[in-house]
Amino acid sequence: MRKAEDILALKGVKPTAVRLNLLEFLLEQDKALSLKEMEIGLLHMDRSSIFRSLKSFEEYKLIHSINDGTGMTKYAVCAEGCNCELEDLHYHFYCTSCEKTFCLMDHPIPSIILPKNFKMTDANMVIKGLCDQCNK
Amino acid sequence: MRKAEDILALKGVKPTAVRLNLLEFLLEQDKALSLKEMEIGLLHMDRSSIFRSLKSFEEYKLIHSINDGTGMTKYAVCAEGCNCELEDLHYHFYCTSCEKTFCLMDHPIPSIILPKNFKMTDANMVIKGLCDQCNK
DNA sequence: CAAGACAGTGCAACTCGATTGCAAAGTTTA
DNA sequence: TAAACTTTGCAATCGAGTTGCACTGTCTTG
Repeated sequence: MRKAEDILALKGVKPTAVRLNLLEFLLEQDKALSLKEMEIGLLHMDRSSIFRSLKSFEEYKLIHSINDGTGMTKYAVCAEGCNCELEDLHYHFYCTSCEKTFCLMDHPIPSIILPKNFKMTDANMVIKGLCDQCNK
Repeated sequence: MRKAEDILALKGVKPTAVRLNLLEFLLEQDKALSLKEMEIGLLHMDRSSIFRSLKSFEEYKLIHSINDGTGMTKYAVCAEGCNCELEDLHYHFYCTSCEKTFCLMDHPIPSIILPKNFKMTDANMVIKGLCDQCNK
């Protein structure tokens, strides 16, 4: 497991107490979390402090946000070596049963054919269905 | 151009004045619209009436909704023959310059390889970038 | 080390898209 | 036609996201 402190140092983000706690919490997860879930998981921490830390993390490309259609933005720590470029894009999977949102890091996005002269700079790809734990 | 009346009849939705006006308006568009844009385009019509008509339309599979990451759900009329099944899924394109959201009907989603035992039932795929009009 | 400058935090308030309660109006049914 | 049901319009509410502001902690510079 990568250490929060190292990641902050690597990305050039000042390691405050809030940021360290938040990033450590995010690193423990096996799914993407909403702001509300972080509030609940980090009881002593203020919502807007979490929110602003998330914005910083996003700006410095430590985490990426996912719009999974639930109405709540989810956040997940970027994989090692990710620079949030086009080639780092990956599918996300939202399980409609357990309501977890996962990064499908090992299943890259096939090349997408666009209409003539359209240019892709970003994408939000969410597949919905049942995850392996719920599809039984 | 398909007629609103015919579509409502085909899908078994009672053709009220609000629904006819709304569907006609949607059929004129070359992009997916937000609730707010419909309110502006249909000045005399109440927001919650539009909202509830959209919900009915979605339920009866006349239209589909798109979560393009702008924070406003967009709606577009389904193509002829669409049953909102997996095979009717398509990419959407959000142009960050003109802020239009398009259905890419002619560019089908390639088959997506999922982790073992994951089952796909739906998807929200949004590509962001510049459309042909803005990419000059 | 001290003073000022700056960044980060916590609280409360606010924004805005989405949604709902309710009564009036319209439509269908018996 | 009257009762039952559906649709509509208005106003109120909800909730995620965001921001203003004062306080605190940290850094910089003399």
